[in-house]
Amino acid sequence: MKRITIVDVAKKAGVSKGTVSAVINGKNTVKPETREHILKVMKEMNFRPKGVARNLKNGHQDKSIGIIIKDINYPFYTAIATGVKEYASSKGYSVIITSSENNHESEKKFSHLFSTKDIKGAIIAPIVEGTAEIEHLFNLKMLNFPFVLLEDVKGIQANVVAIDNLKAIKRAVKYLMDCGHTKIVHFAGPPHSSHTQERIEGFRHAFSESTLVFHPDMIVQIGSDYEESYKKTIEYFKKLNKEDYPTAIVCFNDLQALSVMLALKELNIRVPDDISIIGNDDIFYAKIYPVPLTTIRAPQREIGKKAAEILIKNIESSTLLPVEKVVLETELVIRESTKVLVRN
Amino acid sequence: MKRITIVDVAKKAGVSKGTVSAVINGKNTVKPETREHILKVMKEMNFRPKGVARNLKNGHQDKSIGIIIKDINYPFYTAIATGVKEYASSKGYSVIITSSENNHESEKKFSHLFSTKDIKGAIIAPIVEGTAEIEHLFNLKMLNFPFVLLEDVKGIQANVVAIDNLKAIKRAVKYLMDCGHTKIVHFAGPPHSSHTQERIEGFRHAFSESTLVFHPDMIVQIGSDYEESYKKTIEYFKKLNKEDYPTAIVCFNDLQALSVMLALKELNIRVPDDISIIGNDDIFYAKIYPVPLTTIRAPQREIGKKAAEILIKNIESSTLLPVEKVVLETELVIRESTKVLVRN
DNA sequence: AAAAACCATTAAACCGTTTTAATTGACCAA
DNA sequence: TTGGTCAATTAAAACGGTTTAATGGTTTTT
Repeated sequence: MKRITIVDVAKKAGVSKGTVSAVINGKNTVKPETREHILKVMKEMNFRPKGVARNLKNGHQDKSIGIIIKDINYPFYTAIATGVKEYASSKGYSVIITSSENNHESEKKFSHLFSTKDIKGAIIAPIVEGTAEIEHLFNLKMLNFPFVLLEDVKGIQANVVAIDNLKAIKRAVKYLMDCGHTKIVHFAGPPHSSHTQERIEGFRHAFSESTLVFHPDMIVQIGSDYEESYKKTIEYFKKLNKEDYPTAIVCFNDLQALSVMLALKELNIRVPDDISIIGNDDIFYAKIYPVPLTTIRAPQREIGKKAAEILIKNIESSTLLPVEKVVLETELVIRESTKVLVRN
Repeated sequence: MKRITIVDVAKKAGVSKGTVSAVINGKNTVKPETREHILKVMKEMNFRPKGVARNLKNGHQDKSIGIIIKDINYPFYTAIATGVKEYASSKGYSVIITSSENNHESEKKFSHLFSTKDIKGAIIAPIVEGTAEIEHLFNLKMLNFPFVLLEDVKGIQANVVAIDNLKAIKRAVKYLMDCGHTKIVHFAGPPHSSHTQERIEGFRHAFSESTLVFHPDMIVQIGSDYEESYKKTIEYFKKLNKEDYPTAIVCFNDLQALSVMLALKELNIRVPDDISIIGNDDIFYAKIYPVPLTTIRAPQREIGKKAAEILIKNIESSTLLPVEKVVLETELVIRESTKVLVRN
């Protein structure tokens, strides 16, 4: 089961490994017939030259960075990746994308992969909470592997580019209050996500800074999976008397919001006439929706761009740079899923 | 500007490189104080051990495959990637994703990257047309690099997993004909895509197999970019008399269809009451749309899965396997954007 | 016919690490 | 004092290729 090397090929072909190497690299110094012969032997043995070994000697300086996102199917992350890509390309870097699917094992695997394959640095949407785990990810202290995080992990000494989730949701809630809504609820995300917690926090803060009073019932467990949030929304409203319906819902993210709107349609509840909906993220499909979604926009491309910028700066520096933490601003994008409540 | 190596560190720290290596790898054979000292020197010099070299010696057999898609923001491709991922994981492979953005240079860069970094094989949605270019991509004859294509390139001797685009569109058109539509048009994709051509072909075939007659005006240049197709759709209808409106549109893909539906709404044309719309691909968001889209479903996950299966089989085989070409079936998914035309 | 030039091939050095075997020095027991 | 252990370190081999300089055999030039 031993790997076939260039020596094996050389031996079988009755030539030196230098010659084999020459044909692999298309050098024109080798006689056509030996070339053909070697090619034949290579094919017979199904010889695949080992990339890292080739790489080592000639020191191919191909510049590339990696990014680990949580879900390749969520447009929010692919938009960030696009931002990374745009900036990185302009600096001559290729970017390779991996998706952890919220699985810490994958996260570990990929970070190991990166450091092992001469990827020059990485941008990570981290899953784990602990500082130690993250540092462990890149064997940080040992390898000096440059990376930047897309979420602030409490107490970590690392580069971070992120948005202020708490503030974002607070902004959304305040906008609804300004529109005259008083019966506002929050449809919360998946239980174990740090985003879910931050957004619940933001929701509460908004109330504590207003004259309205917060009640735990205002937080509804909905999740962000498409099927799940659809079902749970239906259930939620089925359990309620019409007069107890909220007049506005702050959603965990845009995908959930889309799903909720679909459920409301099924229930014959009109958006925004009966209920205002506000999303979060501003993914591409939020504006394509026939009732364009009011949402809190996270500057996805800019996040990617900024992260790439910091990363590449670190990669190219010959000295260890001080840690940077940047928080980008979110923006309320008012479209058609929310409306001012007229008192009667 | 020379790279800092372990020897430089060793020299500066006054130890042998073996010792430095030991601290990098967290061996417990090194005295705490030397360890600390070496760590300090490493930090000072900002030493980053070269991955490929580490890899070469200890021969880390981390199994990973790559995939090159055309557009990371189009859910069709990320769904394929998900299929790849699912199968690959089950076989212990990690998958890394890259996006060529329809740019041949990127495609070349990534394939080179893969073969150079000991990625074991690749799945590619190819941009280029020529057999030679594709073979060149992996220096095919030389490196025996295993790969599978997601589109059939005419005359190529390579593994392919794809769908029959022509047949798919034909199916769509026939369905509309069966529904009684006679004024059917095709909103074509971006001019230089091979998909665009295949789909136009399919549209014509459907006509040649029916009693209706094809006219070149039935092919409308719309493109697939969201903004562009929105605008062009509006223009198209503005130029037409109401009585000349088609009663059905076969769209290039679902994203275009979504965009078209949005434009129709703007124009106060109802879907499906005034015009039936049929998409292509069945991306995730097609069914979330309030008028769920009738479309030709390409089995995205299955495509990914099958491609991964063939790829891994080739990777793990010690002999060169014969080329496989598999064509997966598409399926008409009837939802609410099309309706039967009642004669009056 | 000898020298020069050329072609194809090979042997050896090299890339930057890890690993193994050998070495050194300190400590302890007899 | 001698020898044996043990802990810490080092020198050298190894990983699997590429590249360079040397080699030997032909052909061409003078």
